[in-house]
Amino acid sequence: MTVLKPRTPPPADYYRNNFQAVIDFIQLHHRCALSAEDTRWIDAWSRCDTAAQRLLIRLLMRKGPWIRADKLVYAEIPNLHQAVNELKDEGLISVDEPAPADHLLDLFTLPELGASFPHTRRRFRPQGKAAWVNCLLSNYPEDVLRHRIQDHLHWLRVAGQESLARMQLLYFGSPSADLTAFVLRDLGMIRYEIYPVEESATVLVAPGVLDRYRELVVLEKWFDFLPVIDGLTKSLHARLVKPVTLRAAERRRSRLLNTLGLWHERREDVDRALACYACSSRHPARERQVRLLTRTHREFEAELLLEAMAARSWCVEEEIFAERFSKQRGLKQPDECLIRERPLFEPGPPPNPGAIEAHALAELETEGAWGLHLENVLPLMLTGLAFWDVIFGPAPGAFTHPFQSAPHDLWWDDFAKARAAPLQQARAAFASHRDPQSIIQARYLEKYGTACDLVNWRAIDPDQLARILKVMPTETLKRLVDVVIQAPGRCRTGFPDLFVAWPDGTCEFVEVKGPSDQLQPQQRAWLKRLGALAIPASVLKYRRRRETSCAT
DNA sequence: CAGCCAATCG
DNA sequence: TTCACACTATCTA
DNA sequence: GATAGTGTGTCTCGATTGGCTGTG
Ligand SMILES: [Mn+2]
Ligand SMILES: [Mn+2]
Repeated sequence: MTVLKPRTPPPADYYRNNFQAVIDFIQLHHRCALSAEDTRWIDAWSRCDTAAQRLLIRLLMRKGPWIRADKLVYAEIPNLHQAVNELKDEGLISVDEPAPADHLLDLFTLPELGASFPHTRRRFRPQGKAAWVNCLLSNYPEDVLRHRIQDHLHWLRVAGQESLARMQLLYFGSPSADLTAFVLRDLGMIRYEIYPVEESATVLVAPGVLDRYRELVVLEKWFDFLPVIDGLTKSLHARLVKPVTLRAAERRRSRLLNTLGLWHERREDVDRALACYACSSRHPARERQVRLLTRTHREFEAELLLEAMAARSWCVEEEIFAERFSKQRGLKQPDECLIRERPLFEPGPPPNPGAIEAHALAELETEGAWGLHLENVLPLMLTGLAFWDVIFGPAPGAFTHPFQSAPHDLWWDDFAKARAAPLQQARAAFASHRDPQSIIQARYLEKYGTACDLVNWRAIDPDQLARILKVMPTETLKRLVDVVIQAPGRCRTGFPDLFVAWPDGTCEFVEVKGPSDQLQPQQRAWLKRLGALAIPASVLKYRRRRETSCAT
């Protein structure tokens, strides 16, 4: 594997080879997902010689698509002109292709504009770049402007940005990952776990799925224009109604449907909102439907949905909502755990995030406790370290490329089912281990820094972890990680703010609430879960008080 | 000239 | 970039 | 207390550069 140093040139073919590896992988596993245009593009790439390929990948890594021809400075390309011509002959770039004039004008610097358009400068004296572009656009027809621009600079357009985006989506399985993953790994900025990549893995199956996924990624941008483009909701809805088989794409589709539904709600268009939510497979679609149906006196339909939510919930928020909404509405709902109240005297902590938790911690510390404000970080890290080998162990479709910080299905509901046997074994082993703290401790030191979605290394340092493990009862540790590993996606959020250890050897988890804050559904779910596990958990609620006396 | 931001690179 | 969490405003019981 | 709407921090990999903008 290549080792890179920051600011020192990589091997001449480094970027090219990275890209070639992606292409090779896709041709091996995803040939049928590619469009005819993708295939043509890859064929053209393959026909180019190394120097041209080096240039093309450099251009593709830039933002583009319009690039100044005089801004190509690449040491690894010996004959730039030859490379440009070769790419041009293959149709992989174009030179001076008619482009929107405003994009081309953006390629000029301010002084260059003054020098290139002296007449405009003298006559209109435009101030600032935006004024310059406006001024030129309103005084010249676009093709005239383009000819004038061409007298002063030449520009390239890279073809294949869309194909590259599609290939990256196929390779990484997520729209945010790109070729910089190679660079970050080779620089040592991110250390990835070593795991076997499934050879026959197919992330995307049907040929149309990739196109659909890409469409959904691109579609998101249009939501910004909802207030200004008339009839946009209709075309967005039309592109969102049909479900997708690929889970990541389906998740995205449903998220967009929920956004669109909310937009309709705010415009009081209940029917359209309901139509959006009905197509969505993601929270809070069913909650919104229940609320809207109830509000419009369709209690029967609402009741059906509530039953479905209670029977097969999508997430814990749904569980809690179904539970609390069904009961006598308007009445005070039962609490999940002990709630302690404390006075908060003026002026109190500042409204900064984390201030109220720090205040609570300070109070508890004066009473002899030791604690940390860690929230979800703690149970997730403990679980990640306790079951590291299962998490990075084989499972169908879990690992498809070497840049993963978790199996693809870590947060999906069938995580446990997909690796049932090894998980059962690991759970039994951990549950019966005489000294499970030592496993966690050793794993922390062994894997420190290795990318893992469950483990935020910076949040807990070795000394803090050692102290946590020392004061946390073994049974608490065992029960905690056992419940998380069986459904990581349902345990990801809502864990109480504080881990608190008392001198008598007991410990508890404390959710701190300021005067204007209340429990969220996920937090209720965790408190309930902790209660069921007989792990001490409570809410510490601060109430504002005027008096300067009276401490409980 | 300071401050900021987007682009670029390894 | 999303997401998780908190804060604020307004209403009701 | 319930509900809705809004804000913020935290991830982003970090450093360098060139260019724009506003202030003096
Ligand atoms: Mn919190
Ligand atoms: Mn809290």
